[in-house]
Amino acid sequence: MAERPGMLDEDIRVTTDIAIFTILEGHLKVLLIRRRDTPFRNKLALPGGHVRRNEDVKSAADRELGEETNIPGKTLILDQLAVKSEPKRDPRTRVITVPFVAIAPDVSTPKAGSDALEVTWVDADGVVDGSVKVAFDHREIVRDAREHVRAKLESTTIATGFCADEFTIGDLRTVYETVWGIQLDPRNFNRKVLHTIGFVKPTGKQRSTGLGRPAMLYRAGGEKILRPPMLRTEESRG
Amino acid sequence: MAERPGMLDEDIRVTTDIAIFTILEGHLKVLLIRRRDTPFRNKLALPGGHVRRNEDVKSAADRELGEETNIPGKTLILDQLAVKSEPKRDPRTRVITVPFVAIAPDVSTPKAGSDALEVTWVDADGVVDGSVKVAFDHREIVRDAREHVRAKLESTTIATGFCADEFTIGDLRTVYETVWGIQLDPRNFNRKVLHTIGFVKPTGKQRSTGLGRPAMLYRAGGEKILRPPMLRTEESRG
DNA sequence: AAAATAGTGTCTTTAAGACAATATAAA
DNA sequence: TTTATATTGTCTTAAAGACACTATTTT
Repeated sequence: MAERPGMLDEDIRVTTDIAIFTILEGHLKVLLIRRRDTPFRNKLALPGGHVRRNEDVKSAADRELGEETNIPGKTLILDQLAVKSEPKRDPRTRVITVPFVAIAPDVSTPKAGSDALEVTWVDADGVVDGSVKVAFDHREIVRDAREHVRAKLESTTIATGFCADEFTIGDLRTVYETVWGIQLDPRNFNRKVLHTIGFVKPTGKQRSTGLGRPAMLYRAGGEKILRPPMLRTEESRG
Repeated sequence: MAERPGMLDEDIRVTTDIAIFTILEGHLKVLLIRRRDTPFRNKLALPGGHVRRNEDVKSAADRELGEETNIPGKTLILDQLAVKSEPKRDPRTRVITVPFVAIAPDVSTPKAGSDALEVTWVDADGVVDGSVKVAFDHREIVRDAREHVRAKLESTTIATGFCADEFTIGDLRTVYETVWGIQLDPRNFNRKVLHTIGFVKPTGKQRSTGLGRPAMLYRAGGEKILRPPMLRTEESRG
């Protein structure tokens, strides 16, 4: 049943939504915007928008990232998740969305772009457990995206993507602890990171927090795959 | 630029394609159909078709599976892959496709359905290396799907999905060897499978091949996740 | 007995788990 | 010297890698 004249039965609107995570104040945060347009006007939602006829979905995600959020620094789009396609997920017309996951280092706060009234970092757990209401089925997308990031920490070195250009092993451990929601043994964690070639490389420099022994600073080490993987314990699994 | 009157700029056709794998004659095979419709009429392609306005993409994939292939027995749709969305991937109009991966036990040959002239199992490596030509960007989809299955053998127990209802440890090892393209040590493989609770469960029965000691028969053991994972060696990685 | 296939056992090596002690800075 | 944080070390345990031998069937 076409809803507009000339529209074929199979024609569908395609959007892309981006779940951008960072670590702020010891919590995993996801970037949400306050929608300027209907439906769900003034409601919180993931940044995103329509895929145009002359661009692929990845290009659309990149474009929306800039238009709506003015994300500062290096934001790393990781992967595409399973599309959301339930026929009534948009109350007005048939829309399928292609979700992406991205991670950003803990830097400054992004500014609202042209299509958004406001841009904020929101506690990801709050979105998943429902205490923060979001538009459409974006709660499910955030849940899928969070689980995707959790799983990727096991088998890849993307945890460095949450860190600034230079970071300590303690910073990196905090990423794992925050995303997985568990505590890790600092001794075993150091051994794992430093014995995995390509995970990090030393800078020679060190960083003083004012008190205590200064920590050595490292950079991301080029290797993308973590082998053998760093496995979560049973309690930290979804 | 709308191509039909009343069509909005953002309206896009959405299809789904299914890469169904099985193991036949010692090779990883993918199910292809010979297309009845244009474009690429009479060419080999993955089974698939348009997503209708009242169904989600998974339902569309299930429906197409029946319409085009009459797949016998239990075919297990595993996962959705990253969509293909390059604007010119379909020569006529804008089409985004949502690919799925499925595995089927080595059983009988499927029959062609209403939308296909022919249905055949084709060597997956031949499709990926280009010696078998396929329509659209289906070569890339088969490549992605094959890598997805290879990776899933590491961390899940889906290898049993390639086997008949009852199978031997040797059958299961052949699945790993065929999909990964390497040889595995039978002793270490047996130890891994039998020491992983929930991977397989014994039936008590045994199967005689006519010559040699009969092999014990097992069934899939309920557990879906393989922990710790069975990791590929470096040579068998994509 | 010979041939063919299935299944089991041991030693080594790697890496994670579970622990406490030492090092380096500022106050 | 006290306090705070970073870093290193050892013993144990789990599991994979690399091997050869025994078991059960048919011919």
